[in-house]
Amino acid sequence: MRTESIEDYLKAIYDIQKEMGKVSTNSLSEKLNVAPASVTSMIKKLSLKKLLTHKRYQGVKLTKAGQKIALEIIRHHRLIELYLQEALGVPWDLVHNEAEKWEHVISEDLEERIDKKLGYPITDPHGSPIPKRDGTVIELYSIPLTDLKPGQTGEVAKVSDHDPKLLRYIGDMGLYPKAKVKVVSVEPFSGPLTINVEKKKYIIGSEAAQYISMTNIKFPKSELV
Amino acid sequence: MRTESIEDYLKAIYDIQKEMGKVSTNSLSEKLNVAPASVTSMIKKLSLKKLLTHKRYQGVKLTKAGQKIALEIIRHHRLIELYLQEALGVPWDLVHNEAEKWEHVISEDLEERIDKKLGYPITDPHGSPIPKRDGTVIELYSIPLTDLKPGQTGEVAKVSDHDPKLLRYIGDMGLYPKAKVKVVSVEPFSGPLTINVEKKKYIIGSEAAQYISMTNIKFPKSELV
DNA sequence: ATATTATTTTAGTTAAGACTAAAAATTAAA
DNA sequence: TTTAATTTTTAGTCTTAACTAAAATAATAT
Repeated sequence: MRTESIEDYLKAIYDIQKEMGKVSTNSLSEKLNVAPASVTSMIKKLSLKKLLTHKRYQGVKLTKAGQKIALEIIRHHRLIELYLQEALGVPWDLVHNEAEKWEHVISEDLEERIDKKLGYPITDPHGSPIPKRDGTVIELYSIPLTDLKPGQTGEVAKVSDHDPKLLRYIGDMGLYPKAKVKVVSVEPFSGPLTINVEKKKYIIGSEAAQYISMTNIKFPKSELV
Repeated sequence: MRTESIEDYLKAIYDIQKEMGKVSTNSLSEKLNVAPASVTSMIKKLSLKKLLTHKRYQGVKLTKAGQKIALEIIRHHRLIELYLQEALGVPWDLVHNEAEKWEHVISEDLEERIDKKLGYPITDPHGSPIPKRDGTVIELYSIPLTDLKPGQTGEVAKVSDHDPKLLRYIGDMGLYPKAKVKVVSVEPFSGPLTINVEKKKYIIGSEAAQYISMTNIKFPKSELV
């Protein structure tokens, strides 16, 4: 059987794999808010089902079958997020939590209808790619806002959706995907950044800036030394 | 806690109460597809939670608190059914199964948005009333199609949504809520009915006709003896 | 009024999936 | 290379919500 719990584990594994490469028992425990011992027993079960492989103390890796399920759930999640925003006007800091529940219960038929309604979109409201039905994921190249140097410009590629409060803060500055940003100055020792978002000036802490990924980075000619 | 299982029991109890008056252990067992013994233990639990009262061999009755939850879930269910049909074009024989899963996970906020989007509707695609947020239910008076006499006319009030196949059959004849129907003839001994649906002639078995509720019954003057 | 039948409840299991506490394995530090 | 710290696993419980088989209660029929 494919329980909600199993789907959550597979999704978490996929996410961590993408973010940090190695997927340890502890990282899963933290991400899923369950005790490490619980993770161990679930890993054992998923391994039996051939949804992942596991080497003690070296972490876990999804099999083809495991990845297929993970991507299906992530696809659901992101399509639903976008649909909630577009069709029902749910604010972007709330779509994540709603989608967390819906992703497990939506039928493939409905998924297809939503996908069509949205015109087969390629990213969700936070800029993350929506996997295709066949498992293709187009991950765009991007770097954290904190890596930009003063004078550089770029546009927001995606933002982390892990914390609604952070999203609201980010949204208030207009830092949505595709927003044009220019870094004016950066304080040393992980200090705040002064930035222009679509010409408007803001100051943002590096803590938050870390969660904003930028693409299309440029050094305006006029500022080249 | 308010688990999905508990919500399903409360909803089932409400439905049976409406349909048959008395809610026995066995009727619940059948409706929910679980063993009678399982029902007994759940009844015990719900009774402890003061969501229902129970007298041995006399059945079960929802308390105010229990009914409130039941109506909330039924409201979710019917709003979702209608939304799926209107906004996403899901055929009416499929909306029920989809809604069965969604009704448990939708937030009150989203419920409100959907309700608003639909213009605060009062019935679902099968003609069943959508309970208000405050627990009001406007149950319209209606009688089974099988109770009509030849010559009588009426309009479809609601149809049972328990079986997708039945719904497809009913839908193919155009027997949607509000459809105008005239009974031409009725064969004795629970035989088939010959009816006109919006001027088109059909023959329908009494088995199926039973599940169609009619309202606004009339005996056209011309046919009065 | 008693026997039969139908309904409901007890008693005891099972499967998921979580938990804690303690043990074991690995990695890092002295 | 021992010791210490970290990470992971075992072992044993708990809760939820199912199950079967058997017992008990109530309703019906003879």
